[in-house]
Amino acid sequence: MLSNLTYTANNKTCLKNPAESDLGRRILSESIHLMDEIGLEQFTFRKLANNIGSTEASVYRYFENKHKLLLYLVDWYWGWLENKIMTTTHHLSSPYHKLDTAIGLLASPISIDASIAHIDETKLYTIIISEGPKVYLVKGVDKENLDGVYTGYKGLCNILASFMISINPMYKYAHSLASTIVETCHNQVFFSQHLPRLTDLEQEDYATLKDFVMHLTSSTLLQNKI
Amino acid sequence: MLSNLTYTANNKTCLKNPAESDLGRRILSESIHLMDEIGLEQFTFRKLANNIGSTEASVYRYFENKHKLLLYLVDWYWGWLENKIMTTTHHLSSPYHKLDTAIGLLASPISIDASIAHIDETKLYTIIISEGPKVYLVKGVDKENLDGVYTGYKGLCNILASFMISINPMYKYAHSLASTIVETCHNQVFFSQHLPRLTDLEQEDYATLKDFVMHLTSSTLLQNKI
Amino acid sequence: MLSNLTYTANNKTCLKNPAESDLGRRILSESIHLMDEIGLEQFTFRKLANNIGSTEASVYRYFENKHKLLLYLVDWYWGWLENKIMTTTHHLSSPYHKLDTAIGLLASPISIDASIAHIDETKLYTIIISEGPKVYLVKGVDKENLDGVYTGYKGLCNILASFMISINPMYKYAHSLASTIVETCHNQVFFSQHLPRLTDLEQEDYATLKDFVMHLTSSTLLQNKI
Amino acid sequence: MLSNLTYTANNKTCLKNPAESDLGRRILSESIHLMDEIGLEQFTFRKLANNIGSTEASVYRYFENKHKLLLYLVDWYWGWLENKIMTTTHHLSSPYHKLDTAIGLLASPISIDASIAHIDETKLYTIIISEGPKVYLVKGVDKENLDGVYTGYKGLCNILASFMISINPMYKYAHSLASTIVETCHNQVFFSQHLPRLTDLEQEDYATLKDFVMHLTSSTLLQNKI
DNA sequence: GATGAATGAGCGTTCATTCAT
DNA sequence: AATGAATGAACGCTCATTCAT
Repeated sequence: MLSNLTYTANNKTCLKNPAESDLGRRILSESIHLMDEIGLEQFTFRKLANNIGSTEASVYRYFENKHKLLLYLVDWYWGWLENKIMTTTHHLSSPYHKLDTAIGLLASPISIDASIAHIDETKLYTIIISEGPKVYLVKGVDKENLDGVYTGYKGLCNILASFMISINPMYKYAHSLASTIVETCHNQVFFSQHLPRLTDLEQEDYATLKDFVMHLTSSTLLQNKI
Repeated sequence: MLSNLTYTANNKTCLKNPAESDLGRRILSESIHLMDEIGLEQFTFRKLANNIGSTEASVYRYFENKHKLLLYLVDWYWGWLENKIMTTTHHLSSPYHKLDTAIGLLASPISIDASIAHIDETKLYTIIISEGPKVYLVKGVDKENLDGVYTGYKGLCNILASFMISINPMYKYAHSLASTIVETCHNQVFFSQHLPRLTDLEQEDYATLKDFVMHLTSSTLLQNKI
Repeated sequence: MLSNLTYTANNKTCLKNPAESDLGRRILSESIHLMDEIGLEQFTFRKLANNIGSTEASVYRYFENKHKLLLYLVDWYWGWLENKIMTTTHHLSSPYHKLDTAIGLLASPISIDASIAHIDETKLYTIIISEGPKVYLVKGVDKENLDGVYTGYKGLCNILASFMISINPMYKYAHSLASTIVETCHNQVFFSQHLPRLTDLEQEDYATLKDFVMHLTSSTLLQNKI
Repeated sequence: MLSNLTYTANNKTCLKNPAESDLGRRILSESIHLMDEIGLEQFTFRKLANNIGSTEASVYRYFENKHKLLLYLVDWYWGWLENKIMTTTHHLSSPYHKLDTAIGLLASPISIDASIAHIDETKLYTIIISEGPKVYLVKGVDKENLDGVYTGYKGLCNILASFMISINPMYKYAHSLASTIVETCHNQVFFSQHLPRLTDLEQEDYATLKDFVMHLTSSTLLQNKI
């Protein structure tokens, strides 16, 4: 599905589009595999290069550093999600159903129809959950924000917020609620897998996760209406 | 206020209680200063030791590594917060008021009465917000969880959840909601400071932040009652 | 002034004459600019190629490495100087005046009549002074000497020595004195700019520099005569 | 001769005095050997560390980088030479004889009485000649000058200049002449070894070198007197 | 208990260079 | 002839850690 690749075209996270060359695609594919396996902290360009039978120097032609590579992956997710939400909700008339659909997408692994040969969707979802917040919880966040690397996240939140405002035009915190549900979906998946005492959800029970988040969202929006 | 130090006594995050020696207190004090200044990624025991006029070897007598040191600081926060919530809500009869009070504490910098000479509360709150999630978003989370290093967080959530259940005994997701509001409070502060398009809140407007989170929480709990 | 280019035609310092192509001239021009700006140590073909919007591979078609490129520039200077001395002193009958003229040329920036579009004479003189000795103060000096890359310097010294011998046929160290005054001119300019305690000369006071060197030279030659 | 070590005590070229520890002395000793063998450009801390059976990290405790290490060696030479000149000329009444003695020291390898176990004087003299100018022919010269790393050279020139002024108080360029003869001594040795066409001196004929330089110096000083 | 010295390991980066187009 | 992609090799440096005092 080549169209997916356009999500990240011309972005600031890479020096050279990895989707456009064989080596680039191997870098993406193995990055996802390796980062999922050992985590961002232990992930290095050396290990990555070794695993794909290439060299660090070659990886550096695509990405400035591992932080930018993670940003590329997370940005790909934001782009995919926004696109998916748009196409999936396009035909729906009710903003409530649109929001419901969007939360359903947020609260479950990247669906299989996003299939691209070099991207393992399940592992990417794990990375989004475990490493995602690290793309902005860094000292360079303000500088990177100016470079526009978080526009994907903002776009995603804007869409969610627009649905919320359609449901309740009086609600004042639509953007905060939008970012909250994005983070909450990911966080609760993590907690259910690793720190179950911080959640009531069972591992991989995405239906219940959606129920929790959807209830939270609709209660907040509707309560306010009154 | 020496009693505060008991929050972290005998925990698994340090090899030797830093609160009990002069060097230990200098380590804590400078850690907070330095981590706030340069961020966890750039923070090293070498820089820390240099700044306090000591050596890496000496720091290693207190903490195994920088991750454990961060855990100590975050755990101190969890302990302080739990303690603060308990003492502040003790005299309140209404669980709604208790929850309201707790969220007020979560959604603002560590109050000045927590004052301990070697801890800069404002900087510590910044660290909790910017580096906090990194204590569990690591590959070793399951192993560390077995060591009981996250009991502070769990205790905090349990208290919040108990308030929620008092308000609405039928609500099924009290723990998830509890961890959600903890994370949301911190996240929204970060967004208001660095990524304003992801929030509707103004920087340092803790009253509105509390309003947002409290509304979210109460809507969710009460809606469900019906 | 194309005739100038013949100084370096067919020499051993380049693989392909850079003066004969547009890219080659851009390489020369930017080399001078960049080497003057960042110094030989920090100068790389990558930076050079980036600055002229070309690639390292292209630069390699002209020069084997940065040392050879420096040698080309220095050799150009030696050639230009020899040529300049010859044409300027041609009509003079007194060897003393010839030497005086030659030292005047050595002890001042490359004159403007050497003007070639792609060569910034002021910057090149700075390079000669700051980086010049590095062309021979290397382990490969003996090997490179066999390749004849220093013939320009030798030719220059021979001319100076011939003037000296005309002045005083009994003087035994004409070649040593010749190379000494070449090095001294450059060295004293450097010291006047960067280490003033090692000289009595003021920065950019080329007249006094010439006075110092000319006095040194004539004293040495004439004293010996007696 | 431990007193020699005081030449470099408390200087800015090293992080930790290498003369005071066994490892430090091995670093000095092997640095001289290796730099003489392969030249400054090929010299790396890795090769040095390998040769002494230690690690780069250990070398970095003594010297910031190879440039600083070279500076240490050159500075040691300047200090030794100044000291040697002072003690050797102390009893002489004639400034002419003092200058003659000083030039004799400049124009020959470091004498054996400077013997320190970890310093090979012959190789160090070769390094001074071949690599010496590189300590100041760098972009950072002005910054380093402010740090006082060239005071040794200035002190040496001051002494030579003071002798010159005693000989001829009217001579205006004593400092320039002093730095010229220092550089010339070294340069002519290099030329005699590697580029004989630039000199009239035979390799290792230090007596003739001294004759050339002494004649140059005295002619210049005395001519001016008249 | 705290320190100073030393080290093993490996990271991030860059360089010079080659090859295919 | 000039370029773009890729690579092998090594550099400079820092980190976490250990050991002896």
